[in-house]
Amino acid sequence: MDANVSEILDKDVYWWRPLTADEPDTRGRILFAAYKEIHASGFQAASLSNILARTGVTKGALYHHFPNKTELGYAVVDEVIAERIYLSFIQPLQGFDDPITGFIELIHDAGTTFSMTDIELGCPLTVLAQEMAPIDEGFRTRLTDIYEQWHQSIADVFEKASKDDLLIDGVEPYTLAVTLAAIMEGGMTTAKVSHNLDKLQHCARGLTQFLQLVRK
Amino acid sequence: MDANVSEILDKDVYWWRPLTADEPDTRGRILFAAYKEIHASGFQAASLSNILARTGVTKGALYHHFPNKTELGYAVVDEVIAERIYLSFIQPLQGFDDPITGFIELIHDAGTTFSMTDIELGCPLTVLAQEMAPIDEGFRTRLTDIYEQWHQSIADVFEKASKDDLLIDGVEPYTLAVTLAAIMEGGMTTAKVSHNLDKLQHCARGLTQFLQLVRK
DNA sequence: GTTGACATACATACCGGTCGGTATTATAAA
DNA sequence: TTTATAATACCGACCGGTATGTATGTCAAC
Repeated sequence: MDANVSEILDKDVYWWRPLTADEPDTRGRILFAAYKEIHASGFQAASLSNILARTGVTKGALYHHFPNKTELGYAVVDEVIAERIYLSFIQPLQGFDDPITGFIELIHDAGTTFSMTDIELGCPLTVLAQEMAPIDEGFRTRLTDIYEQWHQSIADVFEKASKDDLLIDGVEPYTLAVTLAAIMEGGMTTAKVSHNLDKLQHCARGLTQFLQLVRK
Repeated sequence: MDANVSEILDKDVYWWRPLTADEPDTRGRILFAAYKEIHASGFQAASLSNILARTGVTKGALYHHFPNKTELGYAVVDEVIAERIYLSFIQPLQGFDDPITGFIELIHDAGTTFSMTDIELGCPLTVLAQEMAPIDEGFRTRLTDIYEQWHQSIADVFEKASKDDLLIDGVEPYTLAVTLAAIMEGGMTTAKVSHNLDKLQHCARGLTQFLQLVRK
């Protein structure tokens, strides 16, 4: 166990979009290292000692900036994960002229830019949701908010499509949005566990087909 | 943290299908308690002391039946989780006369029998996949096998539907299967984190709509 | 000279795992 | 049928290691 996790963590080509090399200030460095550790090992198994060793920051500095491990975790969700989800999945949705084609392209782009490391670590939102939702309300509510934002912004896109009369009858934008998000999330999980990019591509194809079928 | 997990664990109406009250032999009791603990807390955070306290079994007995914690975890996957997935999601697929209607009914049935506890703990397969896939090959391969069985058995159903000329052109059974499984899995995750059954029902509706659109 | 930003040493609790010992059951020779 | 032996099932105190968290000290800057 724990064999090559550290190798993975030391790579900088990391998830969806490349990360800015290194935050200058101590707090930022802690936050970023904590994000990497949590993404790879989960929150509970994330070791503060590992984070410190990796950053060169001392324990005193960490506890100067964060009152405890849990609050550090919350900060990672609020400041790192939320932003990445926004940049990768919410912001790109804005400004499609044809929403359906735009969404299909977005999925296709995402599918081609994933590295194997991205696949193996999976979506950090899902990682934390699965681990922490049953045991910590602070995590749960934060993650729920991010999911809800994501769903709502996809729904907005198809709401517009519906008004432009691009969708067949009986298609509810919000229902469609939650379903599409579920395909992406489930596809990432399957690809992660099987170490198999094919699984994700099957999902991308299924999703594309679904979208083409709801187009009027 | 860790607030009401034990309350959840002590309930016996538990997941998809009710569990047989209690295994008579010690090994079975350990296995079952370990499954509950792992489902709620994940593998790494699952405490052997908790499992022992809950069962009344001693540490000596545990280490008589299992060489270490990891092997106990493997046994939980092989003997408990695999069987539950089979009984809940694979076996019911067999013997549909109309695969599409059958699948829709299966989803609907599942959606109505979920308890709130089921929702809050989510799919044990996903829990372990997210946590353990990056850090332990033993877990990863076992989970991959179960996923693959699931995908394949769904694919078989639609393969048959395809031969019976029930599907529109261009629908690949395996692609459809992986996509449907992803919707279910993603929907469970979203419902779990948001404590909201509605999310799952949106997915069920989206999935149903998808299936109706691929019907010839 | 007070405050913020660290550094270091230490405290405490819990973790998985070990090990010597015991109670019970199975086997089989006497 | 009794008795010797061996294997299985179980007990629980103990161990080393690691986890988060704390107490105290340093030192530069305003």
